[in-house]
Amino acid sequence: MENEAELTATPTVERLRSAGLRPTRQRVLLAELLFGKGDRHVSAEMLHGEVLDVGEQVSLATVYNTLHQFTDAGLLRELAIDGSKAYFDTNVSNHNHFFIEDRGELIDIHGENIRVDGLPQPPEGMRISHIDVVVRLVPDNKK
Amino acid sequence: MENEAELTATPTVERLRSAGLRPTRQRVLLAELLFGKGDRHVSAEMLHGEVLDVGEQVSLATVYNTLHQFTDAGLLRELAIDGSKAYFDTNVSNHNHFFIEDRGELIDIHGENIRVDGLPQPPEGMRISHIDVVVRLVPDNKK
DNA sequence: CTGTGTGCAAACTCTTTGCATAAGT
DNA sequence: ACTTATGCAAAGAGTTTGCACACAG
Repeated sequence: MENEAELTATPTVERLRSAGLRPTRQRVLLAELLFGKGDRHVSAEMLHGEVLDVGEQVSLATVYNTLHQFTDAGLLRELAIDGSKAYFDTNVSNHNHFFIEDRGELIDIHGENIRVDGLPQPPEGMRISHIDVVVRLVPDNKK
Repeated sequence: MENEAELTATPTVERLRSAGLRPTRQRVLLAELLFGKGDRHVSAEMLHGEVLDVGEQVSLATVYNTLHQFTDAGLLRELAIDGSKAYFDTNVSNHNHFFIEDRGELIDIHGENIRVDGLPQPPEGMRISHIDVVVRLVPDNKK
C-alpha cells in the first residue's frame, strides 16, 4: 500500500464530498460538531469554543470560512436575527424561530405550524426568496 | 429680556421635550431629518451623511447616541434585519418589511395586511414581545 | 451656575483578507 | 505533483466608550 492517509468514507466525509468540499481535518471536525447532535444554532465563536473543548485546534478564521462554505453548499442557513452577530442554523428546511432577547437564544418553530397571510405583491421585477418570521420573547415579568 | 437663546417651541422641540430629551441643536436637527419627511429607514451612516449634505455638522458618535436615545424614548424602532448594520425605522407602529437583499433597501408592509397564524405557545415564563416578519426579495432573474 | 450633551479619538467586537505553509487527491 | 485549504496576523466595518469642553435650563 502506498497510501499515507486516505480518509475513511464515514458519513460525514461522504456528505462533504457530495457537497463538493474536500474533507479536510478541520471540515470533518466542524461538520461532526455541527451535524452530530440534531438541529443547532451556532455562532462562529460558539463553534470555535466547542472545537477547543474537544481538545482540537482550528483557527477562528477557518471556522468563519468553513461556516460560509457550508452555507454556500446548502448545508447551513445563515440567520440575521441578532443584528450584532451571525447565527448559523443546521436545519435548512423551512421553519422559523423564537428568539429570547435576553439570552440571545434561538428555538425552532417548525414550518408546518406557521402561516403568513395577506402579503402584498412584491415590487415589480422582484420575487420573494424567503420569508423570515422571528418571534421575539421576553420574560413574563419584564416590560 | 434676559434670555440669551431660549429655544422656540417648534413641534420638533416640543416632541423632544415631551420625550424627556433636551432639545439640543443636534437632536433637533436629527429629529427634523428623521421625522420631517414621512416614514423612513435609516442607518447611522446614512443619517450622518444627510447631516453633512445639509451643511451641518454632528459627530457620528452623537448620531449613534441620539438614535439610541430616540429608540429608548419610543420615537424610533431598531430593526435587526441585515445582520451587519443596524437600521432605525421612524414608523413605530405595528408593521413589517420587504427587504431587498442586493441593495439593503427596506420597504414597509402595513400591519393590517399581514397575519401570522399557527404560532405555538411560547416557552414557560416567556411572553411574545414582538413578531418580525421580513420578506426577503431578490431580482426576478437571479437564483 | 449646574448638570446634561457633545465631540473626538481610541477601544472594541465581529468578520474578512492576503499570503506563506500544509494537506488532500 | 498540483491544487485547494489552513493559519496567522493584520485590516476592516460598524459601533461604543471615556473624558474634557460646551451648552441648555
